[in-house]
Amino acid sequence: MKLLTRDTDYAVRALIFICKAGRRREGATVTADEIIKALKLPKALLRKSLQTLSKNKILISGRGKRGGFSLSKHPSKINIVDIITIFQGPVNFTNCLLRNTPCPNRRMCKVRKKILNLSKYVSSALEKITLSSLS
Amino acid sequence: MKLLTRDTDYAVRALIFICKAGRRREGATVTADEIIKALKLPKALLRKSLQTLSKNKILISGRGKRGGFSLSKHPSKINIVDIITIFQGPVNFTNCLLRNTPCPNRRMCKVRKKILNLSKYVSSALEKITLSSLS
DNA sequence: ATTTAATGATACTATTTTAGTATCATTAAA
DNA sequence: TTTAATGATACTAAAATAGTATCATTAAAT
Repeated sequence: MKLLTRDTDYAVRALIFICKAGRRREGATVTADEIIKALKLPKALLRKSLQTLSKNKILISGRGKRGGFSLSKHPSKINIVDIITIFQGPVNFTNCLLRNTPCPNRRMCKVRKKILNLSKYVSSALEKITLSSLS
Repeated sequence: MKLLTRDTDYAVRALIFICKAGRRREGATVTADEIIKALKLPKALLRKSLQTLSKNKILISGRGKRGGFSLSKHPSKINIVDIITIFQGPVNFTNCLLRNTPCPNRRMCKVRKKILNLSKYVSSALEKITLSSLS
């Protein structure tokens, strides 16, 4: 059972790398090539993930020579749910037992509720895992 | 984010149906065709799910005329994790942040632990959702 | 100005997983 | 012997995931 798809996974790793670089040198920017080289990830795919992250304001990007990426906010403000949500949609286990048909009975709805609560729990647990705690 | 795939979902619905039939009439068996008709699920696929369930001793099957399926144990002893595990493998979120490379540092392992605990939590929460509570 | 080194946008292919179908063998009651 | 059921298995289709390639745009350095 997969919690993270590849692009999410790559994004998280890249973020950790960028975070560390920022810690070593204030205001540092990191290029896609540097990340690819360091983490040995597939180039085109990682570039896409980075673009997605900057579209979603997790990263700030600079274009042109001397361009690159840096975190848009403090690593303690960036958590895993946000990243998962960007790449895979919201962490939400519902509409599973009740796919095609409307809820067949009242008891079923109890389960729906249980599963909804469960995904809320998972979501908030993942929310507590921030970039700070990862790097 | 999907918790159940189709075959799991169909299996759970079928189990609920069989459970209810058993409650109406002691020792009742239910045929695949009855389930398909009642729940309007794709025939060949549901048959496959039922076969999987009986291979895994969740259902008892009888062949030949008057054959069909019935629960192998009390509905309070059949829970969702078991069904998920049969169709989708164990509920386990790990080996996600650490796909290709070995764990890059100690901090990372903390997260691995967090995620492992999280999936244990999910697993045991799903274990509490039994067929009794569903039907 | 031009070159160079970066990201942005986007379209495409390949692979894997999930979903679904079809067919024939086997069994057991009527 | 027929009929109505499941068992086994091989196959196709669709969707999601993973990965590639290309060209446009930008901005610093020369």
